[in-house]
Amino acid sequence: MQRLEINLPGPCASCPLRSFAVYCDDREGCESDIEAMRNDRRIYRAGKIFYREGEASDEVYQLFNGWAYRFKLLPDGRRQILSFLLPGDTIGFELLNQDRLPYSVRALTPVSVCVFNKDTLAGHILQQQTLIKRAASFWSASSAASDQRILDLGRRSAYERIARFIQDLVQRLRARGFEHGDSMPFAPSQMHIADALGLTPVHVGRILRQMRAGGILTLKHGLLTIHDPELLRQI
Amino acid sequence: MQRLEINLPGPCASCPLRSFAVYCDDREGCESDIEAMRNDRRIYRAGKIFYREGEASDEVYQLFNGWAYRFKLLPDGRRQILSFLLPGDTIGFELLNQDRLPYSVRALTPVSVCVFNKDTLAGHILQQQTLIKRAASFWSASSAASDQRILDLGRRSAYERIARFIQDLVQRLRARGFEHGDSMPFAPSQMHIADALGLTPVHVGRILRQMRAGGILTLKHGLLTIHDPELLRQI
DNA sequence: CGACACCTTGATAGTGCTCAATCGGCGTGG
DNA sequence: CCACGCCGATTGAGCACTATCAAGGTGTCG
Repeated sequence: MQRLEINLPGPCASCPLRSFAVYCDDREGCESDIEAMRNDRRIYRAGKIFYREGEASDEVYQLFNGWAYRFKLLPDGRRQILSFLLPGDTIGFELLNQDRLPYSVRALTPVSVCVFNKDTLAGHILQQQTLIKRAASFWSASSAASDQRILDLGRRSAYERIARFIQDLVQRLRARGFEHGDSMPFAPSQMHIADALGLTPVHVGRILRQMRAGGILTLKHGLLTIHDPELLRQI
Repeated sequence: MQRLEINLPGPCASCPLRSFAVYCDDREGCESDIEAMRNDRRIYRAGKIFYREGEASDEVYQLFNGWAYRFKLLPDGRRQILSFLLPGDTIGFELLNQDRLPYSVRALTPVSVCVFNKDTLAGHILQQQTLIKRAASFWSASSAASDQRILDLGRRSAYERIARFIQDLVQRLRARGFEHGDSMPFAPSQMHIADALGLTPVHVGRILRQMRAGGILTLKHGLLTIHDPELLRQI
């Protein structure tokens, strides 16, 4: 059987595309790993639903390209986006211990993903102390991110939330090398930002206009440009 | 060395006090385990700070008696309570993989806790598949709880939040056998509820009055009484 | 009895929502 | 190549939910 490895949050320094899943016969060269991984790669269009809250699935994914998001729906249609997933992020990792996911996942843009069988992956991870520890770090990190979002939603103004939200994504995008100058691709629409931060799209639009007017940042046509990182940090 | 075990969320059916940490030489009788555990028990007054966000600690606790809460503070004094901890809950479990905790923990009432050394505990857990799996379930569960809270804060009204908040605690209190008739002890003040749900104490008070007027529940002097569980569930 | 913490109530203000109309970009199909 | 339709962004007016400020009440504990 092939060696199969999944990168929880720690980046794989030797990979050209950092922090990616690798699916390989040997540990040595990450490039060949990525090549091998291609066997299990799939491409989906924007809007593809990976999981529906409460439904069972055997597959765990890792995002190779594009954006996705985890979300929950209320019976009356209200939506809360829990987090955005970027290339390198694992999708549905909780399936390793449970049959059902407590959230849904959807592609925000066209995406390509690597697919893993959850049982194979679980068996593999449980056999290696290193992987177990990385899994534990992964849990801690995602838990910490959720708690951070709780703080944002509970105790910060709309203005502060948006500033922090953008900063957070900027950091993650930068870590993946998506930054060109002071600009980077930014897929979420105002509606998505609103659903992530507990606001309405209209209000998000107004605040974004404020920030643009204040010379802080510009967000247009899927491109985010930071004009004044210092001002943004101060909020 | 003694056998040392910590119950992640699953209750230990044979224990008189369910879902408690056990610290024992043998697996058989849970009662003697609890007796043995007493060696490592400590009592603290309300307000005791177990962790301060960002500070290191070697100790992991499990709550034996009383209430505690996890929270975060903003520089300007705003506070967000992340979750409440009840008897049987583990405090600071993330310390098994990291040196610092991303939140603070404080006792809400007088409490008694069992103390574990994080390294001893980590070594012990990593050696047993069963414990690893239970730890994984624990992460998933707490992550799911955080996501649920994000949904509440982002997309539900104050009225809905409070109803859900109380229902959640009722369920947990009931699972631990704290229910007497339709009443149970309820330590959080309106201020704590407010800080947990991103509201002000004044507004929490008004909504609680509404609920009392509607014949749904009464919350007074640390005692919660549910008059109409069905109405509460419908919200 | 006083101090203190917590709850209650009232009046007022503000943040963010709702509703509605307009505009622009982009993909589709004729 | 242009018309159409759709989705997302923008703007305005008005309102609702929740916050803020302030005062008074009640219980508990030393």
